[in-house]
Amino acid sequence: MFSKACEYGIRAAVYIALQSLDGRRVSVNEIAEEIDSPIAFTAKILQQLSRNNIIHSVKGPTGGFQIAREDMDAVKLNMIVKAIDGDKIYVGCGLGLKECNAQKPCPLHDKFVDIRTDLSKMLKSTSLFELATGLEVGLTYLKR
Amino acid sequence: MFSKACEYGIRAAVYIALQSLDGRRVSVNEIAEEIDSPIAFTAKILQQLSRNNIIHSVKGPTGGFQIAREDMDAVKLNMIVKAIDGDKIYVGCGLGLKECNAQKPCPLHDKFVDIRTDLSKMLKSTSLFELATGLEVGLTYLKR
DNA sequence: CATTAATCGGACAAAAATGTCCTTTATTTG
DNA sequence: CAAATAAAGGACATTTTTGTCCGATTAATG
Ligand code: FES
Ligand code: FES
Repeated sequence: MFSKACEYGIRAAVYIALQSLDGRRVSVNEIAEEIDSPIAFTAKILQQLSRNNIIHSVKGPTGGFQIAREDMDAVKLNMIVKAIDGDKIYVGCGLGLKECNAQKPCPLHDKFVDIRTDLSKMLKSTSLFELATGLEVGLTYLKR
Repeated sequence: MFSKACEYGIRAAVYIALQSLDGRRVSVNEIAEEIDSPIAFTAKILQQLSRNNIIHSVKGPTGGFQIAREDMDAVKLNMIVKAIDGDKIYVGCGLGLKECNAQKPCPLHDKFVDIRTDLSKMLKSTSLFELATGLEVGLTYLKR
């Protein structure tokens, strides 16, 4: 569904949001530890998110990553997915034709578009804040 | 969503079904031509489908691939996906945790499971015959 | 101002997915 | 039986994704 990079990216963003709720700024090392991901690879992904203004980074001692409270509401999952995986899950054909096209649809088009539309709606409507709150009360987990 | 191999596998199976409706047995070369896929790679995928009894292969002159009319109803998409991509789309966690687990869910679990369940139902209920008939009447396409 | 701690960015490495080539095996046909 | 045809299967090549390493840059602190 999502690439590994995107999975790490979402988990990382949720963790940063959670910590930012407590006013804590977090380092790559801490993030990788807490979401159980490869450190250097995670750093690369965080750079992408930072360049796309999805998270905020601060260099130097006491530096790290954080997300402003308002941004946790504004940042929806689809923004993270788009920043990392591009728009292939939104425009791609389920059976691999060049692009999805209702004029010359593949045999699975109608059924595939239904699913994809649901997925897209879900991603567009789910905010980082929403995901972080489940974590906060111990209902959900970012690693096992 | 699906791997390239799986996409080719589904397109190939639909094409074989379509031709089998006319009593024609088709070669790898013809299949690859008609679904616009790499020949040798497609051959590998057809072997997998054949070993999983999803399509039937015949060696030698006049040989090729075919699917019995009954099997076109019996073979659902989920069987092809499972044969090629395994069950990761059925048991995997959307955020990449080891496996999806409602006891210790990731923050996206509930929403992800909804989508995945719809996808799973769709794949389990869609037969090869159904996909082939759309092609037959010129409503859908396997290449562009 | 020197040290230190942190991200940034580029080059590289490893693994997995995708794709190719060639030999073997089975089967039909002359 | 010999020749030709088509799938089967193994080895190899390429590309993409995933992951690592290290020097450069930025900023805080004594
Ligand atoms: S054309 Fe294949 S999903 Fe739309
Ligand atoms: S635990 Fe992540 S999707 Fe179920």
